[in-house]
Amino acid sequence: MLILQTACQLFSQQGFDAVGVQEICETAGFTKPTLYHYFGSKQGLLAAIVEHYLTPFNQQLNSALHYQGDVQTSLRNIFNLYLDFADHNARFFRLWMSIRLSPIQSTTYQTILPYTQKHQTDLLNFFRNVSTQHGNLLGRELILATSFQGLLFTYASMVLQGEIEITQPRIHQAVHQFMHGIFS
Amino acid sequence: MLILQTACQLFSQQGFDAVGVQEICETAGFTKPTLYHYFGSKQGLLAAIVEHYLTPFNQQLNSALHYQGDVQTSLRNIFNLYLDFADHNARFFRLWMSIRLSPIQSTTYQTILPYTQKHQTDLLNFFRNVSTQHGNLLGRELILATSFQGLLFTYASMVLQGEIEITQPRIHQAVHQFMHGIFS
DNA sequence: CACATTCTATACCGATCGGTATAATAATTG
DNA sequence: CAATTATTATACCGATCGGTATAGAATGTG
Repeated sequence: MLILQTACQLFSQQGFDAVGVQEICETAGFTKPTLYHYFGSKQGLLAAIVEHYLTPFNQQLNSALHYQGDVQTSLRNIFNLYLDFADHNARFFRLWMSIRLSPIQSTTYQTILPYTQKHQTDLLNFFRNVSTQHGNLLGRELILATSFQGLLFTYASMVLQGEIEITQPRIHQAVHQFMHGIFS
Repeated sequence: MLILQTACQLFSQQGFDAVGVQEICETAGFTKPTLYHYFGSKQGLLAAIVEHYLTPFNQQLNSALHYQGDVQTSLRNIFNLYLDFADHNARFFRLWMSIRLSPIQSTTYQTILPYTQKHQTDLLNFFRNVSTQHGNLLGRELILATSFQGLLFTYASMVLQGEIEITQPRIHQAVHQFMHGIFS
């Protein structure tokens, strides 16, 4: 939908609060009642954007996180999925990154909270599964999930800024480095 | 100064745009002309906050980044400095994190830009110095600086959420893991 | 005391914010 | 064709936004 793309672009460029509803409508060639007919509120518009991009992504991630004995392969799959998603949905990913560490009380943060929570939970469960077969990881599941997620966003941010290319050797190296920290 | 702390707290809780100048003044017990007498604008207030916290921190960081042959010691010093700073200035650090990945065009991002740029530059120069003595790092200085910075913020975020404690073994482990990725 | 300067409060400004009442139009349905 | 429903535009709403003109109070200085 055109209006979703337009709003996503403006939000990612200027920030959610800095973009007026008026500006979105003018840019997309609509008027305000149209927007409010479909989305109900400015928050609803953001929610629709997030839902549109993050629901399919979370599903893909969910299947990639299915642990089947080979940690390294799973982590590489997640890495690929993440960087490809950031690369192909650059505008939305920038918006996501800008909201992800917003104040907890802010309305934007509350909007994306359910999605990021599922995200974090899935990753945590993955490392819990891994730790059942690698006992030396016990008790470190949370820190592993969090730091791996941080690594993903760091690399995705570099991809978005054109500082690195997505290559398998690079992903292999990043995962290998992380793995060493796990099992040592 | 009371007004700086008050504004810092409100900004970190609700976000810069969501807090009105009125609200800051009422909370701190001042009126608007007082605020505008000292800081000139809402932006100026944010700039004063950032300057107040980040200037001394950047100086500390600068001395910790002085490379003297032992990479691991330097990285551990930086790690300690970072986590202590986040721990002792939790409110400001939350504000900083929320702005750090904001849209480039947003005024808040532009305000902190000079500080974070110096930050990134110092870290990059450090790894450049290191690479003169460890040739296998050549060409990877940027990715090392960025991913190490990401690691710092990830751990600082966990400290702020009370998920981990700042202990020397933990810092040692984090640095050691990163180091392995460097030299392998 | 007189005077100059710094600081602070009352009251107000235009602009813009998110959101809506009303009604005309377009599209569906009988 | 008639009638109902879904969609869109004009014009407007109260509230709040960041910022300020004016003047009174406080403070320091000769």
